[in-house]
Amino acid sequence: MTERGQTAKAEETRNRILDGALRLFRERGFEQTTMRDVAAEAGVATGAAYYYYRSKQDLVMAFYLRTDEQSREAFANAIASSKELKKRVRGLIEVKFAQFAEHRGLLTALLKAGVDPRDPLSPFGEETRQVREDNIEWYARAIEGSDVSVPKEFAPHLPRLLWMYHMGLVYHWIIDTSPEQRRTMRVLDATLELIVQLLRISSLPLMGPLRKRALKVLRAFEDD
Amino acid sequence: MTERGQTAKAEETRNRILDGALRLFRERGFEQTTMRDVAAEAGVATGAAYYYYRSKQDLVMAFYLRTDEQSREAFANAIASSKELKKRVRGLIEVKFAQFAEHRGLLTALLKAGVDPRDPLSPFGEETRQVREDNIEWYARAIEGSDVSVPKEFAPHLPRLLWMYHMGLVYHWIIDTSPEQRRTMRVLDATLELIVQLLRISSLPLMGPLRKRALKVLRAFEDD
DNA sequence: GCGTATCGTTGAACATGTTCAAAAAGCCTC
DNA sequence: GAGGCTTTTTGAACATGTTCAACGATACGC
Repeated sequence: MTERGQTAKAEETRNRILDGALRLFRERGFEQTTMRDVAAEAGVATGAAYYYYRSKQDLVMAFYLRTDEQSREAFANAIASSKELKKRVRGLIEVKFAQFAEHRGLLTALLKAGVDPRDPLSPFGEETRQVREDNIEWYARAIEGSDVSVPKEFAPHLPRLLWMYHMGLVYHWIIDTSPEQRRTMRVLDATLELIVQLLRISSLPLMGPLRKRALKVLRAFEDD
Repeated sequence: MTERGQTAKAEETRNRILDGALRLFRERGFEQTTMRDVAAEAGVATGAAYYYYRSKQDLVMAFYLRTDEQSREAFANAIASSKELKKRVRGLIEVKFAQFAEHRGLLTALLKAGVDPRDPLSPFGEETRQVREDNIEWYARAIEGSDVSVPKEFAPHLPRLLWMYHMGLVYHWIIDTSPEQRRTMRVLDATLELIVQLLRISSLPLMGPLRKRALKVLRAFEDD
């Protein structure tokens, strides 16, 4: 688990800082917590926090990465639990929600940094490529052997599309102020039905022209 | 034009601050420009900038609102120029792009604040309701009397949907690093074709179930 | 064990967005 | 034009994310 040549003690300090930070974030909120608080909570000097984390948001990113790592099993279960694509995707997304439930508001901090594509923490940037591709892989697995057959031309795009869809839902969930985020759940159900329905009918011969246009959209996104 | 009981001189100072700020933002970028710079450029003390603008991002918002006001005519022209929905929507979006061309990067500052729904500058918040509804109105006008007929159930939703679509494109345009934002233009063309095609076939009887599911999605977004 | 390079830690200094109490300038009434 | 109210302006103070030079500890080659 130790990444570079750092000692076990350092690794422990790193974790202590993160854990303390998360507690403070949860108790008072991200903005209300100062980096001096974070350092004090971990019993180190202010500068130490910056030795281990590049920025305040980087703490959130570390939290994100940690939970992501811890959820492999839950992801696998979500996929193993059913052959229905709808249920699988729903499962994957619900795992994400469950993980972040305690820190729902915290992710806005990541988003704020993330909308700027120059920011290293952007979900579309180079630095997050690995997590992103890993996550997309889960959607590939969800599709594989599921109850919907995907037109050949779409197959290479669908996992990434579902990942984008999931990102959109997570954003909706974060800003959802309805009680218990019911609205997000409603949207999740309704959109999943629509998506699966679209996939189902997309193979019909009648849908040829539509398929062609949809593919054109997908290709337009590719770099040239 | 003067909004409250302020003098013409104050109004002029307000504009001088904004104009100077925009020049600095354009020349050095948003982050590289300090509020002290902005104030100095306008020949006032630092605090004065905060008398007229709530925050640094508020300057960008003022710029946004200003260009939005100035573009009514261009919007009207875009709609008058054709009966084709595709061309009209394209026209509306191109007006936006043209307005912001000089300050493309600047809008990321607004987005950063905007992803947080608690922020007053959020495009989905209460404070921006007026501009938002005004903008949505333009899409309503674009649909009215155009070459596509919209199923009755969708009619009340479509303007807002197109506005959301336009927001997505603007975001894509902002972060688009391809030369001259060609990729955005490709995506714009391809998605517009798809949208219009979808609208065209949505009236077919065969599409009944799909229409129903799409409507369910729209309703899921509504508050209960 | 000793010297040295790397790792870890410190806390003050810095940069900059923002606030605020106080003063100045306008304006209005008498 | 004196007094008082509102608007505008000021610049220092504040808060806080971040940097940095210096110092201490640790491991490693010899």
